[in-house]
Amino acid sequence: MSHQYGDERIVEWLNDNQYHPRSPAHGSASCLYLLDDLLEESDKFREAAESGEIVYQEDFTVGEGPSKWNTDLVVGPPTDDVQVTIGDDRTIAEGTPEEIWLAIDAKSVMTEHGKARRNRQRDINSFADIMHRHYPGAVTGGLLLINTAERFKSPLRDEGDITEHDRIESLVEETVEMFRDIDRAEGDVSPNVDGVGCVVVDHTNLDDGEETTLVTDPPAPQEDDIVHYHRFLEILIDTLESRWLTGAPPDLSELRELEDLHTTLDRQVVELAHAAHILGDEIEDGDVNEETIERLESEVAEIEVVVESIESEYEDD
DNA sequence: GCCGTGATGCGAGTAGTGCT
DNA sequence: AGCACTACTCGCATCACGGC
Repeated sequence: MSHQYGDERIVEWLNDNQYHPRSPAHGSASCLYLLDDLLEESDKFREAAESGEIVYQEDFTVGEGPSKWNTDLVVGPPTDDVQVTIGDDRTIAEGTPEEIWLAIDAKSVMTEHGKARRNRQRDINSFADIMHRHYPGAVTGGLLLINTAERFKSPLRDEGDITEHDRIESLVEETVEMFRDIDRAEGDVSPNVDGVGCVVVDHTNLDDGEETTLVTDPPAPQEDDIVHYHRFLEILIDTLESRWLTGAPPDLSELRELEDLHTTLDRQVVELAHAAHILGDEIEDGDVNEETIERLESEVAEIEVVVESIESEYEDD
């Protein structure tokens, strides 16, 4: 039995379901399909999931107040021990993550592409920004569903009011380009998004027997395009594996022998930023814990060790 | 100056969901 | 069951521009 990827599965979903802009159903479906793809494609991810080292949660809230953000899917180490049920169709447990290793936001541009795409682009950027402010090391991904059908029936418009998409080819081409041009983190710990995937579909939302199809010819992204679904998947996996799924946390006393100082530095920056963030929250609430200060102090000490190691590694003598 | 076309930003609006 | 609340766009009002 060969694995069916998320881009094909969301098309099947659209064939079986009406698209409704006010419903989170399509976004939730695409995120779970992506999760299945990660479990299929990455051995390290699957092993971490099977051993209960990581869990997933849908519709996860980050932050508080007016700037809070709901993320469609997050993955990270759980707050409590979990049991992965064998024989489940998904070998990762659902639970509350304590830290966020991966965050995905699913968005769609089904009609009125001209303005919708700007709003979605803004959404992706601020999603990555807010996410990184709270969880600096989180690997972030935006999954875009883009419609290329010439006619589209919006459930929000009056009956019989079918939207005609004039010059849809160039609209979709420009839309894909906009998401291709969003600044990427490129493997670094950064406020930018790590990956953006564009799935182009032909979906009229009409009950006319017309089948919804996955578009693979241009203007849909081609295999070597960074916004192509498979490349998007690859970027997420590479970044996740090198940042989080590296086995045991580095032993600082053995640091000189570590091959990848860059990975260690990144990881330590993440730990430090996270400790600083927690302390920041506590200051905000006027309830600062001794332990939080101690944790920040020890993270500062650890990053000093990392920097010293890098220094001794590279100084000429 | 008027009309048509295209771009833009704001907030209204309803399916879904959680809570009582 | 019914109420309150939020999510996620999408429609509309408005603006900018250019041809006639």
